[in-house]
Amino acid sequence: MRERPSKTALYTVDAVLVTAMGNELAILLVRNSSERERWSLPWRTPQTGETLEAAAASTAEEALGESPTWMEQIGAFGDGKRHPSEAEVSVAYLGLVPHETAAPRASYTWFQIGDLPSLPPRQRAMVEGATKTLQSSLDQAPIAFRLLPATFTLSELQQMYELLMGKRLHKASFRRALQAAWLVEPMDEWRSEGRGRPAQLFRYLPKKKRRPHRGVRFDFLYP
Amino acid sequence: MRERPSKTALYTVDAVLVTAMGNELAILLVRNSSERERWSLPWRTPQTGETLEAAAASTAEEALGESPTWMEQIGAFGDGKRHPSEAEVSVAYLGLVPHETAAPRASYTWFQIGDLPSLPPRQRAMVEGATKTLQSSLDQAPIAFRLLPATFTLSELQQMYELLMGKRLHKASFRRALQAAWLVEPMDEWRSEGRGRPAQLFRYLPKKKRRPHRGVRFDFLYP
DNA sequence: TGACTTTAGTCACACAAAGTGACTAATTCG
DNA sequence: CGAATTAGTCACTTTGTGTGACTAAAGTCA
Repeated sequence: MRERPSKTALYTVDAVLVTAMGNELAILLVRNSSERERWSLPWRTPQTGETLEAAAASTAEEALGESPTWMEQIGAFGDGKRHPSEAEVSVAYLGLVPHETAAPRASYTWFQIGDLPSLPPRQRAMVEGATKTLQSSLDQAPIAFRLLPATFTLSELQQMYELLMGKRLHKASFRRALQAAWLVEPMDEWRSEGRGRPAQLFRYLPKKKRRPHRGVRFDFLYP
Repeated sequence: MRERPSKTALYTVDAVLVTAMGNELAILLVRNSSERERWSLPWRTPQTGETLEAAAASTAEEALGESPTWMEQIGAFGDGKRHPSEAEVSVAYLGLVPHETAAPRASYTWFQIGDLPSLPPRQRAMVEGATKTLQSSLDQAPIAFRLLPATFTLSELQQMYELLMGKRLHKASFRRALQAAWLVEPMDEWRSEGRGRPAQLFRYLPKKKRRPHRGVRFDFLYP
């Protein structure tokens, strides 16, 4: 992967793999094969005929042994910033992985997002792009659900949203909104987590609903 | 632009230039130089050292003689679908242009989005990506304002939102939301449009405001 | 065992935001 | 002049959100 191809490839596909670790998001980095103390995002130069998405999925599988529960293109990054390869352009993909099932292969490690090592400039831009995409997709796509295992308690779901939104949420409001959206289905299972009353388990199972029939929203400040 | 380079370029930059024409969005296409009855999006293969954004801006200027009022990357498109060039990957940019100042050069023409000619498959995907980006950025970025001239009436603004959202809006609600967002500033000018009371002119001038302090929104249906 | 702590889950009320129709204002047309 | 047309505002209703207090079911510890 990291050896230089004989005819220089003009683009790469890079994966920003994200999971929730402790109370923060974490990103998967791979140790540089030549300079062992340096790190970079997992990447590859796609085979001819391979789609971009397939290349990103392969990159993720090579790192984790399994596919992310969610993949989405972040965009193309060029703009002269340096990259481990000599490619002029890199296409970045965001991949989400529940932390429970995320066992990285050797030389891959999760880094909490507040504690990342120095990265090549273009990849640093990709990480920023990934967090931005994450924020803006948060209420358009089931991001939080894809970071959780298949069954979860509503408290876990709320904590995941709190992590992603970076603020505390009120339990009653959260559950009221969740009910209105018809996104989860209760299981006939409960989980007792040490103290306190056991919590019912739920799974993500969106039912058809009428799209909220709102007017305009002006949710931007500047430009 | 459309001649095949000696060493095949591996990627192109394509521009989806959008304006509001009549009661519909329109996209700028260029007549194919070899097959005169076929059309495609404006594109170019970037010079070495040129940033992606700069390449997209040049492409737009070449077509319109001026820069779009808004540019945003849509993403990278590959996936084996055919493109006028032989590039494996194309990076698409969305560009917005107020219709008043949009005078296309020769061999460029606006096509209403419901009435597009057949396009190369990859470019068709870009157009779909552009409309999707447009929808999702609508309440995150001043899309509507960038499709209007610098000064406009509130009715024009509302009509633009109605066009973009594909539904009628109630005047009072629209203005109430607009006021709350502190996005426009009234001018000391009025415009009389034939019949009826003259309308005051406004310009886009966002003032700092507190971000609406909402909780979660679950605005998605399926995955 | 029984009081206390802890977490889950719900309720009800206050308040804010959005939908809506009816109103006033200023102009053109005949 | 009055009718028609477009701009702009108001007040009322309906819906959604923030919030604290409540009940429920478990563990802990004397």
